[in-house]
Amino acid sequence: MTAPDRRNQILDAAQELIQTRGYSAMSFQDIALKVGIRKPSIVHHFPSKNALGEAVVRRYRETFAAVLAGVDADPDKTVWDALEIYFGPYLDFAGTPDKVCLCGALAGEAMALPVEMRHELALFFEGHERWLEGILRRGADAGLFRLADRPDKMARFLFCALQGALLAKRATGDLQQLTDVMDTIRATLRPGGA
Amino acid sequence: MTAPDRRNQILDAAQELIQTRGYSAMSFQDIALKVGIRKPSIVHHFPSKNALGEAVVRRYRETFAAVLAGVDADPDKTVWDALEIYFGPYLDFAGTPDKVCLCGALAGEAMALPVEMRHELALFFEGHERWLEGILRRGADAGLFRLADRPDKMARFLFCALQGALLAKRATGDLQQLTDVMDTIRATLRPGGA
DNA sequence: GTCTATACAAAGATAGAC
DNA sequence: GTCTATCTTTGTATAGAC
Repeated sequence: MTAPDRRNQILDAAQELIQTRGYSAMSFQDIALKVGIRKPSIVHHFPSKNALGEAVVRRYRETFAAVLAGVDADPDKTVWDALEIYFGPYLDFAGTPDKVCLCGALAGEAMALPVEMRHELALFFEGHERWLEGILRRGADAGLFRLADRPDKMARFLFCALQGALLAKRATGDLQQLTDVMDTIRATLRPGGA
Repeated sequence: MTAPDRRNQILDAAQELIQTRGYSAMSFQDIALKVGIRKPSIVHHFPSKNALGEAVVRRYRETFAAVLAGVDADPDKTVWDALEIYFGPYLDFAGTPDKVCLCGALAGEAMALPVEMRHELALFFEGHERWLEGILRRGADAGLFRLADRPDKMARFLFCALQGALLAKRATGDLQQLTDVMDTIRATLRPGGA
């Protein structure tokens, strides 16, 4: 809801570049070109590349968290609805030829990141797994999901599979890498299933 | 089985650096330091960074493929044995504080890689999924595995979950990110399961 | 096969004018 | 808030001696 001011334009450009090329391969020059300004103008908004990187991941994490909290708060949404909503961003990224989840991209180069970014990254992973765990638990209690293992472990399983699938989709160029995994997740959770 | 000659020392150093920091953040200087030589000596063995990167991924892929083919060829190995053998390298990497699968790391920065590396990457993903599919099919036919979906789709699901879990393990520092996923895979495949 | 020396480009960052 | 100009470091790569 923030206005498309310069600061957010820079964050948008940086996020897209990380999602496509990764953090190490992203430069101020690339961002400046995308936004239509010069390199030093970026430094005015973010004192260093590390500070910019941290801001990008934090914004991404918080935006995502707000959406998931909204799903939790909506009594009209079933656990199956929640699952499909959660699939949404993955499908959106997979709709492009070159994007993956910001944090999926960053996870591959974690040791090259400043500690602040690593911290944000860990919070993202843990937050998503905890949210999924809640959905799975609710679904199992209501008899809408059949779980082969504890909700927390199933949540890890599904989350890791989705992140991996998005990376596999881009690496192979095959959209089914993602949609197949989503199908299988549905089949695995369906109570009447095999 | 090749002798630890200079060429392989360079490949080893490059592979470890990619597994920890990623391709973009790896430099000839880092490799030279690890091997104990100077930068230009690397260029003598590999004419460019791209050529070195391609050689690293190809060697990794072929070495892995040979191991998996060996498992297939061994009549004493049950499908459950095969699965545990497949888990081995993931557990080895997760035993270090900073390593992930070479191709899991590269997948995050795919668009920053030369096309030859991207091609090798795709072959790696497809090869592993096809191998897993074979194991799952055999296991299902023998009544040793219970599959919630088609073998090819289940193979994708499990492979992506393992790659994602290794990335999650390093990002959070929590070894259970990987071991939980392996547990859940076993639980999901067990015929008597829930 | 390895070295010193160097070329050349691009990176992150700073100073100071406007 | 954005710019020009510049600094410093680091990157890949090349030339040529040993």
